[in-house]
Amino acid sequence: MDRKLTQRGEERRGQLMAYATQRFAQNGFHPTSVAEITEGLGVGKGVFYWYFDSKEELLRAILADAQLDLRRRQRAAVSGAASPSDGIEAGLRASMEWSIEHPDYFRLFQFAATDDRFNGGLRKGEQVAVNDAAKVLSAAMDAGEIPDGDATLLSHALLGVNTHLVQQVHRGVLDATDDVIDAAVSFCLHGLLGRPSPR
Amino acid sequence: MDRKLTQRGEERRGQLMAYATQRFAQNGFHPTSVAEITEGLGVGKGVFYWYFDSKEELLRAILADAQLDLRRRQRAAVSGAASPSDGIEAGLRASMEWSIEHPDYFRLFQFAATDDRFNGGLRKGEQVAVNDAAKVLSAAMDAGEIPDGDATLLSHALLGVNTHLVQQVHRGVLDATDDVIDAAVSFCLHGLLGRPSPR
DNA sequence: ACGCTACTTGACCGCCTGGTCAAGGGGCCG
DNA sequence: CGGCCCCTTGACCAGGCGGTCAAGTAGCGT
Repeated sequence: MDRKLTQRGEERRGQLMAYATQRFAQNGFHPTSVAEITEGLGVGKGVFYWYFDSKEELLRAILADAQLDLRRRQRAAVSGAASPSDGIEAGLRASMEWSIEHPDYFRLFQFAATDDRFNGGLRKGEQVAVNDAAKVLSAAMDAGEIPDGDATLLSHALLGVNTHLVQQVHRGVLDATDDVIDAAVSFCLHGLLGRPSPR
Repeated sequence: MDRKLTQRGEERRGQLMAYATQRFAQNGFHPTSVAEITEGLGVGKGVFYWYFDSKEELLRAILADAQLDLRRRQRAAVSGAASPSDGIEAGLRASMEWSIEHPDYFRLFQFAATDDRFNGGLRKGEQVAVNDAAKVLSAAMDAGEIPDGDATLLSHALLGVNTHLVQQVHRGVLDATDDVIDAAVSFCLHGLLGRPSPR
């Protein structure tokens, strides 16, 4: 859907996305109906289809927005780092903090990863983030800060730690203290370090 | 549903579960209808409701079966290990191998984790596995094989690496070679080792 | 004040869903 | 051969779904 929107229109669109994000995250995408969204906002059903072609497109738009926001934060964190290994730590911290601050988006990412209808767009974004991380890792390897290895694979390992730990925080299994992030960072850095190379 | 089943009945039940596993994994749980399952098997719809109370219960049964199988494999692997740190490695390898061998189950786990209707049972099982792992980690800490730390948190970190890497394998991002498992094991062991304690 | 366009309404549609059930096999045991 | 119980059938149901649309409203530029 490509429509010229006034200020008011943009606001409505934002409302729909915000409310849907909440409902999708709490109830699940499939079980949440379009009627539920419009009724929750107290508007007619037609409003929804004025702004979005379908329920599917709405979720895609939400995911794209969220990914953009996350990537922005990651890049800002990494760009301010002094060395490659500082960049790794900064990126890791930034990702976890963002994910902890945005439980709904995080949940939606998790769901989207299980559904091929959304997986595509998601993976493209994830691939970009992983490539960013892999680049930093490669730089760290070149600088001799960490031993050589498959940078892509290692990036995924970092992402895995990050993701799973955040999930536990959202579930209440772990407390959302800085300790979790510190522990994750420490685990990851030492995992990357491997047998500390003779220096 | 608690019904006395003959041999033939058990077989049908198994067919339903096997076929549904496949469809749910490929198409998603919500988008797959009960009719699709029975038609795919060439049986009347009533058959389904003879063996299961609802679509939801079917998935729960599938998940429970899968979890049981995975846990069995993990425990067998860990019990054959010589030392705690060997146990960690063996458990890690066993989990990853199982997950790579059972893409459909793995996919279903991933989905179930995003839906509160199934999350409960899943988490109970995951909690058990994590507790098992944490116990091994604690033993390794007591034995001085790895530095002290939050065993539960670290178990989740291991699980995160495991899970995410397997996911990439299933997506075709990484090849299903032993290299992936080796790299994961190495990453995890060094992550646990942390600053190699003075010995 | 007019008109244009952005927006909103809610009844309506066809379809499909999960789930039910009366009726009818079919195999096994006595 | 008779009866029993496990299993199977598929038409049927109420309800909800995503999506449409003709009709109206409101605000802005002129």
